[in-house]
Amino acid sequence: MPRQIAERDDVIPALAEVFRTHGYDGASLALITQATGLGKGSLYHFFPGGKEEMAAAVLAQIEGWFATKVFEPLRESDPTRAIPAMFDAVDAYFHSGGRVCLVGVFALSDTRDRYFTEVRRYFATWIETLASALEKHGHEHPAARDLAEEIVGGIQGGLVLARAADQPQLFTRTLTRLRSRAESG
Amino acid sequence: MPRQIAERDDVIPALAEVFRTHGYDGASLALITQATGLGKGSLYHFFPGGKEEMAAAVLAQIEGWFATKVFEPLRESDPTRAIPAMFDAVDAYFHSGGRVCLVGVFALSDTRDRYFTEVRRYFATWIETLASALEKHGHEHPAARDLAEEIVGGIQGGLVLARAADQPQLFTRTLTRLRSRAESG
DNA sequence: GTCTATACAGTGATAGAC
DNA sequence: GTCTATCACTGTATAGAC
Repeated sequence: MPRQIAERDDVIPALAEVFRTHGYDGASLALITQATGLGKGSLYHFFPGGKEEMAAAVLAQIEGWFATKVFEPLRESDPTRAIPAMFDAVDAYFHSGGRVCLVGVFALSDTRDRYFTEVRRYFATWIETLASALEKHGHEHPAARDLAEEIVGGIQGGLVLARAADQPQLFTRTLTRLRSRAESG
Repeated sequence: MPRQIAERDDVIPALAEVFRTHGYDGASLALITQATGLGKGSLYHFFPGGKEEMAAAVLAQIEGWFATKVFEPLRESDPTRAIPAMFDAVDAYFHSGGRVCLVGVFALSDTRDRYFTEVRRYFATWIETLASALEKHGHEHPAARDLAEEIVGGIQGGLVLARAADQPQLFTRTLTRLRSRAESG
């Protein structure tokens, strides 16, 4: 049986881009149909729950990406390699400051309440996983958790500043600073 | 002549709260009339430009607050007193992590484009003013600017994390860390 | 599965009485 | 200055043809 031309997962990147750029409320179905190239009929066929289900699917995809590309390597690999690899992955994911964090966008508005479980888990997992890796890398126990919070928070703040000034290199600079701070264990 | 019961400036805090909580697109006139206690007639009397002018007035109010309470003290006072005072003011302003930064919220979505001048200036002024104060306080020239970026970005990131986890103390912890980093000049 | 047509609640905004 | 009534429009969502 021939593979369908459009699968549900194929439209998720376009959906993510719309939610990232316009936020949940700003992401109108008009923008979504335009970005995905699908009519409302097709969209509601894939996502019977409408916009709410679309955003949930995007969050699940993001969680899966970070689980595979960031969290698992941090847990399993040698932290001396895994921690720099995390910064590389993050730099690539956020397009070196040219793209913001959808979970961060959702976190700041009342959209957080609609996806509270997912939003909280995203940051909590990131911080906890990174803290463990930093500890294995030689940082002291309470300080490692604090440093992990500083790094994850610093990444979010760097994205805010980079987009506010429309200067992606502000994010790159932030990453460099945080990277060296993680090294000095 | 008796002072009017409702002045334009009196409704700005309520407006700010709505935009902060729901974002620009999520801040409907229904929410705004509810939060301000004013009908649409009164709102459009004060803000003929509608929502766009309301948000602009809020941004102007915020800019004024920071100019008076943060930027000017940083420029004029002894940095040894002004820098800790900045952290105190920021802690109070953001309700110790219980309130997010409206300019940060706007920066992350396409609302930034509508208020690009104001958004960019807010962070640029903050970073530049803080960098000068840090230099006067003993930090080296290029490092002071870098540290100022780290502090302002760290504050924004701390607000994101605190709201994502619904744990304001995450912001307080961030402030403490940044505070001590500014001291070690 | 994808489209067009449509329902209908909610949007920002305006007009006019008081 | 504040209200109510109302505007034109866009919002999400649904129904049904193909």
